[in-house]
Amino acid sequence: MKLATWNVNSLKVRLPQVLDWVATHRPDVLCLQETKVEDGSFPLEAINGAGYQALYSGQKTYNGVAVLSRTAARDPVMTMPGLNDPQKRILAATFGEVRVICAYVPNGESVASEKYRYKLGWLAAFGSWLTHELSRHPRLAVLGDFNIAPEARDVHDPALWEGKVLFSEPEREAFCKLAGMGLEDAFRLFEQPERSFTWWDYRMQAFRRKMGLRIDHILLSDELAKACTACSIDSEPRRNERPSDHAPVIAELNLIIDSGSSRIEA
DNA sequence: ATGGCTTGAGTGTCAAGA
Repeated sequence: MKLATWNVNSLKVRLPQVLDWVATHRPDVLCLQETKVEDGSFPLEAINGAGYQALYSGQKTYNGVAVLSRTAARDPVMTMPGLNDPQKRILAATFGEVRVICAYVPNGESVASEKYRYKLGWLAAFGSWLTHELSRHPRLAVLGDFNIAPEARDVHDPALWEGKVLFSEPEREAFCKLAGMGLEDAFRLFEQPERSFTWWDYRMQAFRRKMGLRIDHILLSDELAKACTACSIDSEPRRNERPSDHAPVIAELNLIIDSGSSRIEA
């Protein structure tokens, strides 16, 4: 089973790249963030044409999440309990025996801003919800744009970013708490190249200069982490014309998925 | 230098992203 996440920064603009990417990589499940498209305008036909089904929860201009999959989803949920949030940032669904949560964590703007307070409150509700989901689903995968770089090695210039939004202590602590409750950062289960990032600013030729952050993540419950055989960042799409500023992250699980069930191979 | 791109809204120019 191959799981992936990609903040596409407008599905309308990036649709050809997404179709190309799924044709090449054939993920079983692809979580998308920042689709920026209302549900009535979602490009379902093109995605069906590529052999994928889709769940989506979008809004005009901002935010918006979607989950593309090769098999049918069960029990979709588009809202987080305990948080009355008009922003479309969450989509959960079950594939085989794996519960998948697609998340677009708020950006936070700057640590002094009201948006930062919203981000921390959102993360607190997210943590409570994931605790509950873990108790119901031992096979849980949480994928998305977390807008948090967990460690210094996830930041191109830690001294420059220290205390700033995306790398502030309260945000990193919120991320750490998720690991503490039994969710593992799939990327760090394996040896990885130095300067591995998932986002590079559009400005100042940041990608070419390797000035990035690792803020898109795949978290796996212990049971899924044991079945995980690889996790990587695909920075190829960042070289495209009109790229998203984020790169996809991919996790491979030693798990067979079909429409009714999934099992971990011996 | 709170700049530097990109997107969506809407058709001039701003909010928001990270």
